[in-house]
Amino acid sequence: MKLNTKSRYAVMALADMAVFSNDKAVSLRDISLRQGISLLYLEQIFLRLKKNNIVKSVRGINGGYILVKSPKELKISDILLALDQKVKTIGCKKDSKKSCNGKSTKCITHNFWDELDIHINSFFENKKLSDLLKSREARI
Amino acid sequence: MKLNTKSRYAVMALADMAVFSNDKAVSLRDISLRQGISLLYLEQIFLRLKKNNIVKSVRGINGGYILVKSPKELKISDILLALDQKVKTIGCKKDSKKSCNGKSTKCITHNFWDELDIHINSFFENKKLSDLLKSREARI
DNA sequence: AAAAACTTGACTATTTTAGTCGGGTATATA
DNA sequence: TATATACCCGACTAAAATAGTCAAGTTTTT
Ligand code: FES
Ligand code: FES
Repeated sequence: MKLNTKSRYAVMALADMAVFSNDKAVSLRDISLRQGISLLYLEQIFLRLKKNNIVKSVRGINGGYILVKSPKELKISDILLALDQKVKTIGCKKDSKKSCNGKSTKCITHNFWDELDIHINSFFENKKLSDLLKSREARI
Repeated sequence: MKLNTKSRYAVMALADMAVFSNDKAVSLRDISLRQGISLLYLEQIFLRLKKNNIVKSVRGINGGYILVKSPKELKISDILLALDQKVKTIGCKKDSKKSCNGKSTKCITHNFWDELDIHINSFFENKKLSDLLKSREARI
């Protein structure tokens, strides 16, 4: 049970931006070098972050990406949402009339997974990008 | 981000046992019919539950499986552990000297994923099999 | 003896994941 | 205005994980 690398790298890259941008655009090349993430992969990730209005882009020389919100305001859940990384530990389709095993009623465990989803999502809802940086500073 | 079906079915099957066993062994065939899970698949799952001492088996006619602990004492985390379904949202190897991207220091996000793991695991640690049944009863 | 039910390892099709490739377009600066 | 830098975007693929099956047993009760 883990998040996919796209989501993990997205969080990592945005944290990198929060640390190293000095109100300037941060290029993917720099992020790639600092964080050791493939440039081509980052491009794919930032495409989606842009579409979901997490970052905006500046083209051309000295271009790069800029955080739309400040790290203090950017929720981790927003980032995951941008990458379709839904937390859905439940087995059945949420809207479907059918349960996870094809029956018409919800299975014994349904409510339990539902609670788990809420538990995890509230963690992501309550964490801001800036929270990641704090513990970083504490370690230095 | 979801658990694999083995884990989900394991929880479901054990909850089924808790409901339908009357201090008798419950056969996989019955669980299969009630919960709509493939019998062959259940066999594979119960093999591991048995190895990890979650259930014990009774062979022969009228045989089946019996919960080793009472539902009140059986933690969900025990079940997941039996199926190797570790919650490890972190990218790097826990013991390894290297970070998730091959550097020698932990990446910016490491502590964050660590917190998340703790958050999720404590949920599973604190939930007992009997807790699943409660909400079931409430619905009836 | 026969049937019910557990035992076990191997095997496979499908899906998901992680990541690459190729060919763009925009813009700052020399 | 040439050119290098950096974003843009769809398509593609290799590898890994997953879900589930199969075959060939053994044990125990009736
Ligand atoms: S998880 Fe929703 S019906 Fe089983
Ligand atoms: S998650 Fe551990 S070093 Fe990145």
